[in-house]
Amino acid sequence: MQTKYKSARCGEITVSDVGKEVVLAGWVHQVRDLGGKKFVILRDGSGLIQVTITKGSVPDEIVSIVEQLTPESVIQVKGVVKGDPRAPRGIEITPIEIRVLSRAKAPLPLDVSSKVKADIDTRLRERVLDLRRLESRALVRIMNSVVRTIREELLSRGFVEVFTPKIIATATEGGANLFPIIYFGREAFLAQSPQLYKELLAAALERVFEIGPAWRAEESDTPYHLAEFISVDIEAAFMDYNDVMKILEDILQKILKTLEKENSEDLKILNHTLPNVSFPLPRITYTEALDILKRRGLDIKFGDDLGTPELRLLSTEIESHFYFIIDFPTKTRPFYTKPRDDDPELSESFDLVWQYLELASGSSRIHDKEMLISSIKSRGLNVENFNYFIKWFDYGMPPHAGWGLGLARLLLPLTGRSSVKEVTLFPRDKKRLIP
RNA sequence: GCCGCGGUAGUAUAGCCCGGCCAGUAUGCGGGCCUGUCGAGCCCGUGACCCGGGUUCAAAUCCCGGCCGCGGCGCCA
Repeated sequence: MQTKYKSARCGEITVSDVGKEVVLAGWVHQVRDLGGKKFVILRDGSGLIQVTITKGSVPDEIVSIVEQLTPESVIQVKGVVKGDPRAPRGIEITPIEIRVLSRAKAPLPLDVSSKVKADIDTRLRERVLDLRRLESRALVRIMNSVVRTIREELLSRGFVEVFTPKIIATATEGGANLFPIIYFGREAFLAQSPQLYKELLAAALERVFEIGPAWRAEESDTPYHLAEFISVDIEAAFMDYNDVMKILEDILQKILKTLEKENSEDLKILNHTLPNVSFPLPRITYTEALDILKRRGLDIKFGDDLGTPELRLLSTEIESHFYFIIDFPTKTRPFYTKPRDDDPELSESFDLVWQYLELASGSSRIHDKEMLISSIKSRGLNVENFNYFIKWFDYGMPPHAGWGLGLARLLLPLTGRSSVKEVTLFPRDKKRLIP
C-alpha cells in the first residue's frame, strides 16, 4: 500500500520490480562500508532490502549522508530497483535521494542485528529494540498465526467472539489472588478469568469465545507465570467436556498445520522444529496418573495436586509430548466444575499438558442451581457473592462446557522458547512493570 | 516466600578456587585503509570490576549484609 511516506515495502519488492522507481522508508538495519562501495540494509515491517551506494555514480550528498548513518536510524530512500545476482534476493536499490527522518543515538543498548547476544533481562529492559530483532519478529508472526487460526477455527464452528468485563466486583473462583483497584471510590478487582461471564454468555449465545487479558496477583516467579497474560477462553452450551476437548485438540492440530505451511521461514529464524504430534492425544485419567507415579515411587494421595515434579515424571511415561489428564477429583477443581454422574468424587474435567506444563484447563460445568449452590458452600465460599451469577440459573441454563488456554504457554512448544516472558510483547511479572 | 547459582566496558564474556603485573577477548563506538558486502576485512584508539561494610601491607578475587538477575521449588493457570 502506498502512503505519504513510501510507495512500496522493503520485503515486498521482487525481481519483477526491476527498473521501477520506488520510495522506501524504514530502519537502518546494518551499514557495510567498503569505502567506494557502501551497503545499507534497510528494514521495515515487511522485511529487508539492500541499498547499494557506489561512490562516483550517486550524488556526493548521498555518500556523506550514508557515512554518518547510525544503526536503527529511520530513513527514507528514493531509488531504482536493480537486479544483481550479488545482492541478497537478487535485487537492490540504487538511491537517488536519502533522507534521515530520525537519527538514532549510538551505541544502542541492544544489538538489533543480533551479532552480540543479550540476556533476557536486558532484552526486556530494551524491549522495543529487542522486538525489532528478526527473531522477535518471527515470534510475533507465529503468535499472530496461532491467534488467527484459533479465531478462524472457532468462528467456523459457530462460536461468536465476545468481550467480558475486566473490572469485576468479586473473585470468580477461589484461589488466585486478585489485583484490587479503586472503582469510583468502591473496591473492585481486575478479572482473573472471564469464567463466570462466559458461562452467562453461553446461556445467551450458545457458543462463545474470548481472547483477552487476565490478571493474577500470585507470588509465582517462574518462566511460566505472568501477572498479566492472554487467555483464550471458550464456552459452549449443549456440550460436555469431551466435546470441548475435541475442539481444543482440533485447534492444536490446525495450528500445527498452519505454522508448517505459513511460518516455515519464521521457524527457521528461530531454529525450531515443530513437535511431531499424533492425534487424537492420549487421555490419562487422574487415577491412572496416580498409579503411574506410584509405580515410579512417588506416593501421591488421591486429592493431591499434580505439581511440576509429578508432571515431569509423568511425562517421561507418556509417548506424546501433548496429552490430556482427565477426571480430576472434584474438590481440587473450581466450584463450577461438574462432578461425574457415576462417581461424584471425580469430575468431568481435564488439563491439556505439554511435557510438564499445563497449557489449558477445562470442564463440563454445573448447570443445576441447587447443585451449584452446594458446590459453592462445600468450598467455603460465600454464596451471596455469586448471586449475580446464580440468579440466571433460574431462567434456562443449558448444560455447558468450556476451557481456558494460556496463549504464551501454548507458544512455548510452538516456538522453542523457554519462558512466557519471551513470547509476550511487554511482560508483567512480580518485579517488572516497565516498559 | 524458600533453596541453588550469578552480578566485570553500551552489549556478551575471561579472570575469582590459588589476593599482588597496563583487568583479557568479542561486538559496539571514534579515526584510518578498502568499489560487491551479506556476522565484510585489516590497522590505531576508546570504554568496565552492583552497592555498603569487614579481613589484609594489598581485594574483581576471601567474609558479612543489601539490591538485582537466572534456575528450581512453593503458590498458581
